[in-house]
Amino acid sequence: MPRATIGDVARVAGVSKGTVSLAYSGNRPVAEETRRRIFAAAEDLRWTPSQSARALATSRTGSIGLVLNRRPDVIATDTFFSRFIAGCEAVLAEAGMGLMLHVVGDPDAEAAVYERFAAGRVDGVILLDVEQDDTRPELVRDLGLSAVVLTGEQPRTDTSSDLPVVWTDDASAIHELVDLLVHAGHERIAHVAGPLRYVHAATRRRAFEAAMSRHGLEEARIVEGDFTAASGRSAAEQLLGSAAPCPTADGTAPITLPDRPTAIVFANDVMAIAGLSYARSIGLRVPDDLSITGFDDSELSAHLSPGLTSVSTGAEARGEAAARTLLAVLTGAAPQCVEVEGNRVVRRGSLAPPSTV
Amino acid sequence: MPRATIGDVARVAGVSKGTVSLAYSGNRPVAEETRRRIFAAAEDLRWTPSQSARALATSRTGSIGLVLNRRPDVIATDTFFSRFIAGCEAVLAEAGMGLMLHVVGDPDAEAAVYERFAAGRVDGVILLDVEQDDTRPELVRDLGLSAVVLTGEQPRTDTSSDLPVVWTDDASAIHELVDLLVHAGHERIAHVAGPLRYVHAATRRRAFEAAMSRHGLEEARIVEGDFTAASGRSAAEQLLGSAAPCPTADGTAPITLPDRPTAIVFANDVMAIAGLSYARSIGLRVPDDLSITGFDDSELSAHLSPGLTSVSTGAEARGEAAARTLLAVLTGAAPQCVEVEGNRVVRRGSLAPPSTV
DNA sequence: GGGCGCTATCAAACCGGTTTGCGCCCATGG
DNA sequence: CCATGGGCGCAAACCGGTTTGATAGCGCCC
Repeated sequence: MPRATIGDVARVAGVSKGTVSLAYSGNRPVAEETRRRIFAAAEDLRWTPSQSARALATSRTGSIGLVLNRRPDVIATDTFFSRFIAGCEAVLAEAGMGLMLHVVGDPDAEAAVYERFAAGRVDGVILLDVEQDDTRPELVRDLGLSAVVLTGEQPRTDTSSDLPVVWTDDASAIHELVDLLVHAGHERIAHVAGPLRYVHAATRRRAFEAAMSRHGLEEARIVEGDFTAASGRSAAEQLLGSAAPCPTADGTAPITLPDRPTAIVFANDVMAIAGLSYARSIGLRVPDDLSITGFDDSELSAHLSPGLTSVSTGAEARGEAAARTLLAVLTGAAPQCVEVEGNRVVRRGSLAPPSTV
Repeated sequence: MPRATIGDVARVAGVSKGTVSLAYSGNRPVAEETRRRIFAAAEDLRWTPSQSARALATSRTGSIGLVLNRRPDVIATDTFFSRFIAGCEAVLAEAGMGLMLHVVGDPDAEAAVYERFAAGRVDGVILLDVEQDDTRPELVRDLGLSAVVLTGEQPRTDTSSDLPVVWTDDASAIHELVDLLVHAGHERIAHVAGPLRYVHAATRRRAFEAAMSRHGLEEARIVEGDFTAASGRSAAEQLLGSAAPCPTADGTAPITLPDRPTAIVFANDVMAIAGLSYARSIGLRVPDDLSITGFDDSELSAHLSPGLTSVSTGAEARGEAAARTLLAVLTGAAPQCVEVEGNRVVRRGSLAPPSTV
């Protein structure tokens, strides 16, 4: 038996289609007695309005779109996305909206997805991983899609794009990490950044350099990673050398190379964990010989030994804020920039004063 | 300027709406010359058919639904989901379909999502994490949704549900792991399972017991975890005791308790990594004093030291297979059960013969 | 009692596609 | 020369809702 339609409900309740619609939307008053009859009929027939029909009539699809343009294994290991999506979902579900997700492999594919989104599939989109000279804001504007952008710094007011922005202050978190390290006595601190084409990665990198020079430490060593464990490990290899001059088989500390960093600030937890593991494998003790920090504060980081010092980014909160902002725009509110105060440094055992050799 | 409609295209091309539609669908032949005019007009107007209108007319929404009923932090750390979704997406995108994702917190919320799915939002759904006496197959059938189920064992033919199933042979992978451990000389092997309400977790647990008894090792110790790092750590605590009787500060091996397991088979990588970390923190050497295996083979596992022995589950392949099967059902094919041969044991340094004390 | 305003409802148009019965036109064959 | 048939395209119905101008019914007041 096919699904009941609004016509069936109207017939059973003895009213017209229009009245049923009004009873549900409340756009015009309906007599209490009539409303009861309609609801009863709808319940009897197990009727729920068809989203397809409603979408056509209202030209609102009732869902928003999200495109993830990263390699699947990065999405899988980086814990940001899942938590961000969960945050979005919590808000969207409350509003009766759906989330349409696409995972793509390259920018062209991503553009194609927005084209399809604009053809009556979603009402708006959330833009993640903004790059330098990103063409997507322009694209979605041309397509008539509402959008909200996620960034890691306060948007400049002179920016050409007038899209609403949800941002966190990533730079401060980096400053805090560097401060912690410097106060603990570190001087040779290295940074393993994310792909620098991402604005947020570049922001953190700049923040790292600024923090270092603020402490009079100019010789900041920076390696660009790509958020994978593999790149975290190879970055560590570059920074630490391929083997300790003197393995710790006998329990003594390895000789400290003059230019070997005593601390590394990684751009995410996965790279940090892989880097930590590598450091140990060449005989370095963490944190005695090398302090390590991550970024994202994945659930795993708290349960390592030593625990990984990281930055809790409030991914859920950012997802919620992004969804909320987008919903507001969809209901006609003016675009706004909202800050999410989600970043919080979590200090754990992986950060300690350097051992004095 | 609002989006062009099929009527605009028809007018510009000098034909009727119907002919435009036919030219695109190919459901009836259209003269070559006419077709060219239509396509040219469509291109001029940058017209793309509205999915909303098409959905109403064809009663096909062009998207499928996926509900994740797990805690956000578990989804975030467990790498299965992202890779599974990426696999789905690859197939769906090719077919011009979308994926509607929902993350929910409890079974009631999940049921509500399926109700909404059935109201013209998706054409079919993929069911993950099947539980004992799961009510979802029945629910989606009642709602008239097409569905495909993902499992970790061959479906019994006497099962009441006639839904198509995409399955992998998880039990064999567990048998292989246990075989590896036994051949390496282990006898006291423990298992940290996933939540046993999940059919796949129960399957693996049974497989573990069967493998042990096949080797004449009856005293299988099993702890139930919940896939989080926290539970992996506390499971390790239960199995290994809270501290090594003799710390390795002087480099000697800790005294082996008579009943301490020499190997632990974890149900996923995150728990394994947390467990490994705990073991080390109480002075046990991995793999010398304790061998450890995981499940899922996350990208991180390959880049630890020692590398984590795990089971590569072919999550992408399973996603692809699930999407493909669902698409087939949607186009009218008979429900089928397909096996995905994705499980492959990846041996790394965390598995070795027990040290003879 | 007639005019007025208000409320509750109806009927019809509309959203933008798909589907199908029908008719036109031209070529072909008897 | 006329009947037949096939290739093309048109017009209209339809999908299941929403929206709105019109109307019926009612009470109220002057």
